[in-house]
Amino acid sequence: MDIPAKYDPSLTEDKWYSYWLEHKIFHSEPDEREPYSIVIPPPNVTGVLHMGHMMNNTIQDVLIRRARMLGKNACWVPGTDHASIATEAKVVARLKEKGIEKSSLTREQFLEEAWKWKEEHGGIILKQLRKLGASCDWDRTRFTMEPALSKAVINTFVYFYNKGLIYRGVRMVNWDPVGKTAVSDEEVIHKDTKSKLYYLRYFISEGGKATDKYIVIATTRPETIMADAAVCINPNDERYHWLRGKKILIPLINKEIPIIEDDYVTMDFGTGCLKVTPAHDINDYEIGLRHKLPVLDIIDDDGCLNEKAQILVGQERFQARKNIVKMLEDAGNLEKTEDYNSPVGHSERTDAVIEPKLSLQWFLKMEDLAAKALKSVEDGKVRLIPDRFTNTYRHWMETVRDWCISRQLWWGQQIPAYYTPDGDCFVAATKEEAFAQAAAKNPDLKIEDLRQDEDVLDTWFSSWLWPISVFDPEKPGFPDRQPNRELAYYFPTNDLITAPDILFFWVARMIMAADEFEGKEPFSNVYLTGIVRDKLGRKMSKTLGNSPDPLVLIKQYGADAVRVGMLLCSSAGNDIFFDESQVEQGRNFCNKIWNAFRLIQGWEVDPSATPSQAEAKAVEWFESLLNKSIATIDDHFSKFRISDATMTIYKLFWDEFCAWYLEAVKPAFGEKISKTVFDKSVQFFDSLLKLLHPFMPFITEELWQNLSPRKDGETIMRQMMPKAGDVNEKAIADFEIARGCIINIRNIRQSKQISPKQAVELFVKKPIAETGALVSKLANVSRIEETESFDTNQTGVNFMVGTTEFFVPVQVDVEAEKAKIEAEIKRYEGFLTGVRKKLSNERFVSSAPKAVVDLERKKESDALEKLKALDELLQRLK
RNA sequence: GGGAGCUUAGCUCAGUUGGUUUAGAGCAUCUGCCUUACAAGCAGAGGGUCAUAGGUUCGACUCCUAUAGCUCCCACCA
Repeated sequence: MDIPAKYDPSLTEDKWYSYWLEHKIFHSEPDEREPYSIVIPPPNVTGVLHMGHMMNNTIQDVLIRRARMLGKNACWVPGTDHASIATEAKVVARLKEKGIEKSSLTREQFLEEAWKWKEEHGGIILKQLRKLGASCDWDRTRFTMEPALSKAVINTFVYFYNKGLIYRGVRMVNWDPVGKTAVSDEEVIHKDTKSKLYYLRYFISEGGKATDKYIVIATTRPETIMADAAVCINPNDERYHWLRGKKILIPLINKEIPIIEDDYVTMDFGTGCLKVTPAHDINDYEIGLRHKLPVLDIIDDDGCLNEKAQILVGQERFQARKNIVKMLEDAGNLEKTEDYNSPVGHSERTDAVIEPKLSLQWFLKMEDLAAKALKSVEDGKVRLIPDRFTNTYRHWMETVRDWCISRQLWWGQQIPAYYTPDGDCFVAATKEEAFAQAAAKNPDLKIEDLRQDEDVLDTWFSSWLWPISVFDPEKPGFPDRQPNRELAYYFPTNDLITAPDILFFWVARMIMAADEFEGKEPFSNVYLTGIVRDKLGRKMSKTLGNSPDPLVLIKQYGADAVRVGMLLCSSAGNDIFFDESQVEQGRNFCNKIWNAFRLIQGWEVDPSATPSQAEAKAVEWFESLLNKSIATIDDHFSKFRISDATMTIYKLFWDEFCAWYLEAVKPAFGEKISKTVFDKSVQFFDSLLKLLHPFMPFITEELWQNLSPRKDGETIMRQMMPKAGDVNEKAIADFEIARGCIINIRNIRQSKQISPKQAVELFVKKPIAETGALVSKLANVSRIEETESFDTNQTGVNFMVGTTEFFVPVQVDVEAEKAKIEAEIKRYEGFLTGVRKKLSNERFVSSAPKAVVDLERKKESDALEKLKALDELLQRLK
């Protein structure tokens, strides 16, 4: 059979993915096996696949495929998130392209457009995941705004409202003037921004008229002075005691405001005087509350000044700032300006500068929920990987403020609060239920009189239910209701793989919701991936558009190559600097596997031949090495060291299986292989394919299908992962000796010297007899003779290549060699005293885990053995 | 301003409660090879005072202290 020398992914990937779908290999439903479930972090419904998704979903797929092959009932639930603000912004932008303003549409018309957009673009990302080989159970695909899940959200709202945890209140919120919505504290990104500190003169008033006395106040926001309600000084600041009881005039508009005193003001910052603008600064708002100051809001929802400002009406806030500085300067109120760096809040979604704004919003009380969610992590019921995130997590949970859950958008679940014309508010899952409540209070009311709250809920208010609602959408909001079969079986899920930047947005809140409704943690392990960055160190993201198109990469190198490339360079929590050479490495690896297969399948079998001594030795060795590696891989997985697991199998296949095992058993040109060795080789290759499969699903399926005859519907995905068997350490050690000999002979052939120590260890001390056959085969040497004794003149190794006899002299500087060995002996003796000291410590022996103590004991005996060997060597040299 | 983390070969990173590593891997580099599985390959080689300075120890990449640089998170100083 002719197989091309290069692996071509385009011939295998679509074929096998269709095959898996056709045979419903991804399908999952509860049965008697042990469940293993993962819910996908739902990507934005209108998003496209970027490198972060690749990373994330590759890891999930590795875990789920592995679990499946370990015999578990593996269930990976896919889906998308409606991402209210991001999606709404996209829809608004698209309408704008068509010349339609959002404000000209009704809510219903807008939503129709949005759904249309969702139908067109939604789910593209899920299709892209198939190219990657993601083995999601597509039958379970969910969308956070599908009717059932929306209902879960509404029920949850009603539940928390009835529990008294949801309230409506006027609060200073983070207002996004571009998105025209409030955003939560977590959605505000503080960036250091260059701005100016303006020093303004406020004149003292006497009967409403300006005197010539003034004070200087520093501000970064001169456009808000019209909303000033007071000027505040520190009560201990003697410089300003003369101001007590005086009134002051706001520049330009000459409005009289009082002087107040509050500890909040820092005496040594700025001028020690603070203008208090309750409507436009969160701290000022709090000072205002303390001193009962009036609140004057001069900035509208779109960030423009309104008529209450009296001047600059209608101007955009930054334009107004520019203009008012000029006006203040002309009026003689501007003393000086200084450059100033200050953190300015920006909206995560629109990047607009956040405007602190007073508004009526819905909040969820967080204190108790956060305390419980913190406990879950601190008690280890939810393990964060890497665990250093626990600190960050704790800090956030301890300082969390109430969650502003309302958004002034249309795309999302509309808040189920209904108002009567009198302003009474009733919260219920449906309008009818709300009406029933309202009618009980006011019998004259008609259902048409009820008006539903215009706002929708924060997206995270739906995604925090995700691990529950994907299985049983009826459940959220009803802690006492029996879970359905799916939820009872697959919940709690096992592992969650996500990026650290949504640890608080999402992970923490899922823990809260699960605790509230299920009384359990929603998952046991949270693997936090690194953030994929470009070469400039920038985060790869959809908004920046600096991500290479993963689909192009897949097309160019193959999905398996891309997966391996990502996995090799990723360790939990560390940022990943993406480089295409890693993908190239993955592709080369595919080719290596492909060619190993070509070799094996090209062998001709001789059923009557018996394995040579060299072959037998190689088989014995590789069997043990394989078992040992399986144990190593299992260990790496148990610690979520995915890249180490990948590297282990990579090296096992390439460096050991291909470079040594296959070379050792490969028949000479024109010769046949014994059946025993052939069968063993096929068996090894089969095991290796299974071990590789979670990482490289396509090529392994292709080769596995061709390795032996398979029935239709059979798949490597359903095979059992090889288990770690017995390890014959001696076989491994023997092979190492042979390997050392071979490498040295190769070196000698390149007329290079080997070191005396190597000569001593490899040719003299060790028993060549056992591995001689291997050495002569792999080094193509017919005879090796060792030299027993050392003297400074005649020491070396005899060996034959073909008919030529070589004698390689090994110059031994006995004194230097002795000194080296003695130094080593000294080191071991020190080591031994240390270990013995430890072992004689009662407390250590009784308190440390048994395995640790055993390890110390082993160290002791090993060191003793080594010392004995060194001593022997030393004697020999003498 | 507070907190967390990082600093090991040209690059990306391991280094598992201090000892069998006088420092490891992959990639990249250099040298020699188109040897009938694979040049997307094979055989070799070079390359690090483990950020810096002290300390603890028989022994420190590993623990402690200080310093420098970087990253992230949190934060209301106008």
